[in-house]
Amino acid sequence: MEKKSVKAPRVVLDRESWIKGAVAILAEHGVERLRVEVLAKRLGVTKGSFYWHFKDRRDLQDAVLEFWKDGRIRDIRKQTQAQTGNEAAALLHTIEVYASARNRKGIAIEAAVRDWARHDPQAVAVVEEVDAERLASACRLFLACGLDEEEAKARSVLLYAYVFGVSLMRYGGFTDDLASLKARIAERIAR
Amino acid sequence: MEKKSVKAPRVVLDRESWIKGAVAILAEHGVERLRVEVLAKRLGVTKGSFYWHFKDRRDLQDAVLEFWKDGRIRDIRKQTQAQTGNEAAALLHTIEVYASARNRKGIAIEAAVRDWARHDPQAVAVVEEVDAERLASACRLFLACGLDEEEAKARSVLLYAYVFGVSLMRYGGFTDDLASLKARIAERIAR
DNA sequence: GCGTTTCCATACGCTAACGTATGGAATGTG
DNA sequence: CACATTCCATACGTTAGCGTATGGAAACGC
Repeated sequence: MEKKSVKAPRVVLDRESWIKGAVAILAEHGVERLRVEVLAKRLGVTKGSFYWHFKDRRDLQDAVLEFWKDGRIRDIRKQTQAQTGNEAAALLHTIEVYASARNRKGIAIEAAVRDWARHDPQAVAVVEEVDAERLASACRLFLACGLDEEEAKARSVLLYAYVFGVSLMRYGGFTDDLASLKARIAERIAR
Repeated sequence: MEKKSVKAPRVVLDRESWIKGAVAILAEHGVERLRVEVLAKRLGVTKGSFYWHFKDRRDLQDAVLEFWKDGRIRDIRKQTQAQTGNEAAALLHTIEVYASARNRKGIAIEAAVRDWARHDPQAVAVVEEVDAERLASACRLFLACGLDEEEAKARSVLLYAYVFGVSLMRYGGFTDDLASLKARIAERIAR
């Protein structure tokens, strides 16, 4: 009998599957609750598998950080290329991406990693790298819009501080027109 | 032998001592690592004491949230009173307080509570109340500065989103003049 | 086909932490 | 002084989670 027919192929997890699962848990519950046995159960295997792919829990965490860093930096580079000519729109788009509810998971991961960085040096290093890349990118855009060096830097920091901070706030009920509020803020940051 | 001489007076902890100790751990390590046995050890007692003052761990957490909320709201009210006449300065002062390194612990607590609110409904409720109070206060100041209602609201959200967000960023090395960078940002938010 | 490598399951020991039960010391009260 | 109340210590049972050891099954190499 050919093996291809009824029998499901053996489920084999590679390192990346574990990392992606870990990122999901990270987004939902934070690093502190990223536990190997819980993750294993979610992936349908036991921790025996985990300890074949990873030295220990810390090894997984480091891999998650690297994975996240690489993804973010890739994103930034990709964005940077596709936006020559419409720099102002690109800035507004960046703000909108983070303010929008359609990027839920990305924002959750972002928040989780930044909270992580409040206690872990490795996470601090990764956040630093990503921030540097993002700030440099935003800064280029602001410069292209005609701002001077100092002002461009200030606006870049303001932009990212805002998008990260606003995701931690609860201002439901403060305004009745959320859209126009966000538009005004974006205007103030990027115009 | 009289008991007053060498023997230290019995250490008696009330509920508030526990809460304050809990807040300290919260600021340092986050809710997840706010453990009753660890806290007890830090306070020099055992958990036998803890379970006399509190029903369980959750009871302590709720008390911490209430304690924090009351403190924040008291602060806001106090600030609001003392600033009639110099509204513009008051706004800049608010920004500076959060950006400054001299308010380390306050910022740490703030971040910890907001991260907490990402997973706990009780924390969400408390953050909502505090944010509402703060936004209303900032909004009054902006109105006093001559801004219209909508713009005042937008600036208020921007202000607090920024101060919370900037505490989560690492932009060391992005600029060589941090002070002027912060000044430009404050200008953009509050002017 | 058969050994080797790859990947996973099972079982184990260990620690941190939760909550409970119970006793004991200090303090107040009559 | 007797006695109740207040506050804390000790001991216990229980669970979640880490990391290890070992065996077994599937896939691979020759």
